[in-house]
Amino acid sequence: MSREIAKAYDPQQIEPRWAEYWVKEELFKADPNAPGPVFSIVIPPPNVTGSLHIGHMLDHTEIDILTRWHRMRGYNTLYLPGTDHAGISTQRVVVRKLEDEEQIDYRLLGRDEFVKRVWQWKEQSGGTIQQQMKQIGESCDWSREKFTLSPELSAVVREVFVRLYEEGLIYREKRIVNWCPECLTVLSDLEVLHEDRPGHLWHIKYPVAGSATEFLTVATTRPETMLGDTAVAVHPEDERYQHLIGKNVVLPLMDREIPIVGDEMVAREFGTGAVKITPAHDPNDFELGRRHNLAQIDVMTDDGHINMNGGVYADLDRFAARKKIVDDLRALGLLEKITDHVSAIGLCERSHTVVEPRISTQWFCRMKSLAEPAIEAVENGSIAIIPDNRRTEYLNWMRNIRDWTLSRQLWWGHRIPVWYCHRMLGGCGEIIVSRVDPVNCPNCRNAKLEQDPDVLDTWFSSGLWPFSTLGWPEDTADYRKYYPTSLLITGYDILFFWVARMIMLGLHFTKQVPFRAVYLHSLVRTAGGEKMSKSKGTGLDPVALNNQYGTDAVRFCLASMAAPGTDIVLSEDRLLGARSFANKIWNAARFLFVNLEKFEQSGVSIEEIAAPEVREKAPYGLGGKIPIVDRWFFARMAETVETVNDALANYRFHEGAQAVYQFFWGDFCDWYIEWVKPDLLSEDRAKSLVAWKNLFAGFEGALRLLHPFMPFLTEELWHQLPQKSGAKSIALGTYPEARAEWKDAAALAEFGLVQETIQTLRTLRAEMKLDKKKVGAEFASADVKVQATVQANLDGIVRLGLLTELKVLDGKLAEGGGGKKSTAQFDLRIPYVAEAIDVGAELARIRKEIDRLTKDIAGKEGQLGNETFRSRAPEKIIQGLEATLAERRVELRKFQERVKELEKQEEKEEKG
RNA sequence: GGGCGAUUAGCUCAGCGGUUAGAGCGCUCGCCUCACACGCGAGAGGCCAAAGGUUCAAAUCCUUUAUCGCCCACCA
Repeated sequence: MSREIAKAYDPQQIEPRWAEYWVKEELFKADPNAPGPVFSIVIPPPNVTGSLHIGHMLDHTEIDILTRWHRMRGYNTLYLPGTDHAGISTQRVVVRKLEDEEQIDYRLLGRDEFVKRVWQWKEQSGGTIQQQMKQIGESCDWSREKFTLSPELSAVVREVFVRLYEEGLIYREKRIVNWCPECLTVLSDLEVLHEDRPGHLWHIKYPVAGSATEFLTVATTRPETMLGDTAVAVHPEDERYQHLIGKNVVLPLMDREIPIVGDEMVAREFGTGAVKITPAHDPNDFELGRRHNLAQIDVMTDDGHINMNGGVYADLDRFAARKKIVDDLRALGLLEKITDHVSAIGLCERSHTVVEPRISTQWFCRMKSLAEPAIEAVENGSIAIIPDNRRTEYLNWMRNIRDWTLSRQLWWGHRIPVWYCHRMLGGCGEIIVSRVDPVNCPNCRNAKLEQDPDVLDTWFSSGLWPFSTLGWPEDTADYRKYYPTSLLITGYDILFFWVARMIMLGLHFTKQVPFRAVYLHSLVRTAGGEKMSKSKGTGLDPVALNNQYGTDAVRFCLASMAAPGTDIVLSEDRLLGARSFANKIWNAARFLFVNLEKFEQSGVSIEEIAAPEVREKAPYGLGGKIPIVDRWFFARMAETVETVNDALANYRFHEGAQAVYQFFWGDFCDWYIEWVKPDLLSEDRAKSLVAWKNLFAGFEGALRLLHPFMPFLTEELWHQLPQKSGAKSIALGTYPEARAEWKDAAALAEFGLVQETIQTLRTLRAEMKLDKKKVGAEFASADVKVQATVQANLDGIVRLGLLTELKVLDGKLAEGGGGKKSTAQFDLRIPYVAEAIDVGAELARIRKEIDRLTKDIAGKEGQLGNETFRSRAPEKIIQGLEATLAERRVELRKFQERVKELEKQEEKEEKG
């Protein structure tokens, strides 16, 4: 049989094939009736109209690693994919598209037509995410794919809205909200970014009514809002202004008399101690206005211009108005001064437009009572939030939670299920909140009902995601089996937007936690440390990266850098390193297959190697004796499995990645393959058969170990293994276990000694500049066990140390020249070409070593001589230290002897 | 104004009480060894930001400081 394996690793050749295969074969379709413990995870739904960015790639890599890992360990696994309609983002995209491509103002298009256009756009580009996810081979169940704005999930949204309304948690109220004049909608507090910007404090003189000379000077950062002033406030105990309380001032430019009120809200030390009050444009002023029964004058239009209430300033853009007002005040002599002032300015998360605080009637959700159980669940550990500092962040935010602005003045989203029976339409004023569209008013039978024009915040439907996608409120099989979900993995940037709300809504409606744990991963940043952003052009396109380096390499790279708690700065170096690793795996496989063909050509049936039980019985022995290298290798496998399992169980992806990297490259390629090479083609058939069996069992295990990290490559190679032909997927195989019979401390120590011997020889060779020349060498040790181990592995040591022969001596090396090296356990000498040694360089090197050792020994002696240390430190530490000290002393002695020898040699050379 | 994180080899980062502080890349030297030059072998390179403290023992815990970054916050 012949296996096809290309000379160079080319991910493009293999990835698309398996990506398609996995989807077509529905390999990852979940079955609620299947056995095994449950591992379920829902995707953080990406925005439907977008494309994957590198942050998603990280998200999905971590999710997929854990999903594949659990699946291979026998879990009943569900990874549920889907997308979010992303109200404001998507609407913005389509609005812009209409402007750019068709020069149409969406408002002129009308609601129905616009929404139709968005759906069209969604159909057209909405498949991008799914396409990309399939392309990068995520092991999700496509038959369960969901969309937040589908009829199915929209019904859940209505159900939840109506229930919350009926419970009195949703209400409609007029208050100060964050308004984005660019997106033309209200925003929740979370959607407003704060940025410190240098600005000014304008000091404006308001003439006191009835006095020609007296002024009350106010200080403001937003002079244009004075058009809507309805009072000036001072602190009631402020001696400077006490006498003015109850009087009026004349509002400049508007010539309106407004009262001076006393209110404790005013901070006497800030500004002038007198505050202009604009109840329609500032939250504090709004509150104060209510206390003092002040009128609310909104002076702004939706798109940030001054409205009719602004008199002559009407129609001016808000910033133009500011400038003109300041100029006019200056002209009137009412501008006392301008001082510099840095203020935190609110910006729209989406458009980065300056947000306008503005009075408006909106739907809100009361959060306090929802937050309480959500705090409790995290405090008592029902939901684990990892890393720990995010847990604290969550709790702090939850404890200070404020009501959630639910309504949005958008057209793309879940329309609020509220109808008004307007009096002006002959109705009774009834408000109808309903799961189904009402045909007429239940109160007065009026059929001319008007539905609330607004839609819900996108995060409202996202907040239901873990249970809405599983069929709630129906008691479906999926819901019963997979809810609560096992885990949520997402970026910490949406902890409040999404995670917190899922916890609150989940607990409220399902009476269960939506997930048992939340792992918040780092963000991928640009080289400059900034958050990547597509609009700034600093984003990385994962698809381009995957094409360039291979999906497996990108996945591996991300995983290897994903240490909890710190952000990731992706570098080309690391990506190249990961690609090299993939190439290394590929070539290790090539080695196996190419040589296996040679083996087959020698007339041997590979049935034995291919037998399915090979894996279970490895490592095989020869005449009942397992070769040391195989014992060692499988012991390393067991160690690696334990490290990886432990790492993944604790979301330490980088540790898992590092462990498999080291195991495959260092242990498997550098040592194991190199060591068994001659055995594979040995004339001794029994010997070669054992070597082949162990090699294939080892490689097959390594592939399964690697599979969650690098699914494509491992799938491809696994199918080419002789013992695996015909099987469906490595992904459905089992994950390697750290089998008890593999653990072998003696083998680790023995082969470790062999490795150290070879490495010492190689170092010596390099120092002697022997290049490729084969030479004889001597090995000496006082320990008979050490001697025996080296003797038993002589062939390998001679081969990998590029020797002609190695003499194993009891005790010390014989007198004589040449290059020498010692460790605590043994001495090595290469007698050949003694003159090639750079005596000076070696002396310098050794003196440095002696220096270091002397200090080290002194330190240890000091510590061991310390009575407090001896009485307090654990026994293990003391014994370890003593053993190390003994070793160091031996090393030091050997170095000192060597120095004497070299000094003699140096003298001789100088004389000669 | 609060809170959090970072500061470790030339670069990017691990390690977070215990025995000569690690990796990848880069660098130096030697190798195209019949799987791989996306490679093999050998090396150089670090008073773990600074100062105090706790401890038998500190890169690791505590305090303060400095620099950088992030999040939260209705003082006009």
